[in-house]
Amino acid sequence: MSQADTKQRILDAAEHLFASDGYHATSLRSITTEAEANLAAVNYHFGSKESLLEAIIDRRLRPLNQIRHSQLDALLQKTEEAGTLPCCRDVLRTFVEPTLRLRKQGSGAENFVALVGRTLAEPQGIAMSIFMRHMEPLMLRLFQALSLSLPGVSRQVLFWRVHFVLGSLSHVMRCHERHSIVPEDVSIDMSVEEEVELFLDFAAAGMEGAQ
Amino acid sequence: MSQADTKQRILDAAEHLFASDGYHATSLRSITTEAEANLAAVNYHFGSKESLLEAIIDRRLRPLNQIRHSQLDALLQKTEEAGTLPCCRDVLRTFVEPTLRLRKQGSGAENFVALVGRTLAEPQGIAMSIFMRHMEPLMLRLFQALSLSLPGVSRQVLFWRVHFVLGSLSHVMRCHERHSIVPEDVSIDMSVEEEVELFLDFAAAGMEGAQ
DNA sequence: ACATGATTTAAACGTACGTTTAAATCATGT
DNA sequence: ACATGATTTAAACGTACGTTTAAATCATGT
Repeated sequence: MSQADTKQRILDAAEHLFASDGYHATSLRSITTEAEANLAAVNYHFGSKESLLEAIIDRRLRPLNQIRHSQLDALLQKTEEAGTLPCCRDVLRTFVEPTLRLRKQGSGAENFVALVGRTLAEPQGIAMSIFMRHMEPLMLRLFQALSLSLPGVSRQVLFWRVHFVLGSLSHVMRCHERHSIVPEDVSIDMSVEEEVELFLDFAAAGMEGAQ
Repeated sequence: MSQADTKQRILDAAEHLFASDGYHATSLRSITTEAEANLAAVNYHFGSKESLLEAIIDRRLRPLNQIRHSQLDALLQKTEEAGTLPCCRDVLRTFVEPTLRLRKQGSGAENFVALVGRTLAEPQGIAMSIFMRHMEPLMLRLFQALSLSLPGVSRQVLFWRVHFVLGSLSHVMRCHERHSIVPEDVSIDMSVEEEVELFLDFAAAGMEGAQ
């Protein structure tokens, strides 16, 4: 082996193991074994286990959030030109669709999506703070856009409903196939579009709330 | 010290630390220090760290699920006598309300609720399998009751929406006050009833879906 | 072909962990 | 008061961890 792509192999292996076992339960030895690299390679290339996690999150979350930002830009520009308000479902789609689409791009991306879903659920640790640094500006824009699209919903209620939706989404992200109780007549396989619209049927109705 | 309530003090301390730091990131030494007990006490009273986690989950989840079962019993009996179908919101309430009420019973219960919320998000580990043993029968009943209350929704769609709701709930359970981004004009303090109805406005609308 | 810096390797570092041991101490019933 | 079992204590066990070291090997430009 001994090629210069050791860094990538370590990123892939760590992404996989962090996603399926969690950050703390994954050892550098298991990572370097899976990556077919020497134990010292992690500290040589990344400095520490913590910085490795940061590099993993950076690698995929940066481009993912760029897509989300630009889709939100496009939606807001379109509605502004038309002189209308964006609809809640469309705003949510700019956030949800890129995430669920990423998952279909390969098993590495699939692992990352599960890892992020898990990170959202973890206690205030290193992963959460790295993640929040990326998400905070986008979250504020999402909140503002949703506020625009639902003028009848108070900021207080909107805030909570956004959190409910994020909870649903993170749950979907981390549970892509390991449901312990799946009725035999329920199929798991769906296209990205089906998955997105199935989620948006639920989330948009929930955001709009009880009549 | 050296009283017979060492077992309870260890349960309380472990509940607290597992909830805020996670199972793997919490050491027996930190638990016994907080519980003002000797390090060996955990293995003496519980056998292992894993069995300690099991005891923590058992202590609170068993009575909680008994309440949920009996509330669902009461609802189904009432609607059957009236010859009507249970409404989705009421079915969800039997599941959600006891959980959110438990949280207001004290800081120990609050820790437990956060711990369960986190457990739902963890990878297939020891915590998840302990948890599922308790939850599986209740989940099946919940699914059946929701299916009754929403005859217009296919089993396939219903299955996913139940998961979306559980994702929201687990998110609420673990995020009771540590939101990193809370707008200054949004208040966090609510009564149990307000919290429950706020959640049900969202969840019931989402379950019923887009019109 | 050779020098130079980047990378890999094997071994060891100190530390923290869950668990076990055996003696000391306590609580309890008579 | 004493015996007996339950509980606590301090110390040590072996193991796994993240990190560091120094030598070996590789890739690159001239």
